[in-house]
Amino acid sequence: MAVAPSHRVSSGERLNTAATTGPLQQSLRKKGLRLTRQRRVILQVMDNAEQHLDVDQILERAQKINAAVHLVTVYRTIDLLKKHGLIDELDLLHLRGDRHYYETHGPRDHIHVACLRCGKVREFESRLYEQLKEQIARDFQMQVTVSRTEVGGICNECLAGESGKSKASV
Amino acid sequence: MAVAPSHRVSSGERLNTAATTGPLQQSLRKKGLRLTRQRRVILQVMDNAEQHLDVDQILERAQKINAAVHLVTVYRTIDLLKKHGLIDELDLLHLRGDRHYYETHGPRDHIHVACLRCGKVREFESRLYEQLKEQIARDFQMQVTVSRTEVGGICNECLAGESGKSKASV
DNA sequence: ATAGATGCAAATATTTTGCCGCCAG
DNA sequence: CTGGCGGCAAAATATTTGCATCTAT
Repeated sequence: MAVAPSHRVSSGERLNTAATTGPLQQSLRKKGLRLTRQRRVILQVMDNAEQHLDVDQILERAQKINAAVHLVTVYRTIDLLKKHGLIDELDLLHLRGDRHYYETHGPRDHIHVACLRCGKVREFESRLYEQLKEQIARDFQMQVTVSRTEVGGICNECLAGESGKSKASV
Repeated sequence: MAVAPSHRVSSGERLNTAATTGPLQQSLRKKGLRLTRQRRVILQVMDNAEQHLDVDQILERAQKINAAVHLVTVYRTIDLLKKHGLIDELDLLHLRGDRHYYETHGPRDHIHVACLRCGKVREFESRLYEQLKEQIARDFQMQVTVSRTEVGGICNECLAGESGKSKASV
């Protein structure tokens, strides 16, 4: 079943203070990493994001909270979070250029399912996926620490829309 | 004298002619696409590749067959093949920069399993993976036309190598 | 003959780095 | 106080595009 990105609460009006709470901030603190003003803002953005964001979107949202956040800092913070396994990086099959997308690493991995026509991206969780990763871990005797699965096709709305079949070029 | 890329077809002196056979060439011909000298060379490289190649590797191998192949043409041909679903594009979790890797699209999808430490990449096929894609197709009522699964961890050799446990960053 | 392909240079897009002043701990 | 962090500009990497020329069909 398709899982909606339900989680990730958007806290009310904390637009200028960058709350000191939030899962990501707590994780950073626990790891003894420095919590600067900019990082707090970026973490807040990530925590509140209802879906994957690209670097420019992160920057844009961060600057709405505090204009003194620089693109380079977004990159560096993203890197930090990636290194510590706190966020996941996606390509979404390069639907729109070669940029990357980021989202907080939740408790369960999910698959991203993208429509190659309209670009809509949905998330999908499955026990099969967990089993698959276990199988890989067993067969290769390796700890699987990151995994990314992206699937593309033409979604049912788009299929309906084109009724009279035409050559569906990518 | 350019040394042929070892493996498979080592047809003696065909270094300048680029054989007219090969699955990819036949596919292009069947689709009515123009088969230029450069395309033939690039298709030959892809057909003979024993593993995924990045754009520079494709160029390098192509130029050994026929020096008159330009990087831009590699990009354009790759694009063409991608559009027609004849090759797959990988990121390999961005182990080394943000470049892309390409391989001919075989009959069965496979998963790429990469060691984040040593960079070795292995392939993995599984019925579970096929089932997973079927599940997605069913649940979302969509035709899945492309899929990419990349998994990372520390391989057993690397784990053995570091015996005295250290903090495995990244 | 002619639509489409290639080469070359230059433009884009995306991400990283060097250096220095600044701030969190 | 001090070492890591952020800002800025510039570099590096990766890919795309405009245009004139060439070529496969």
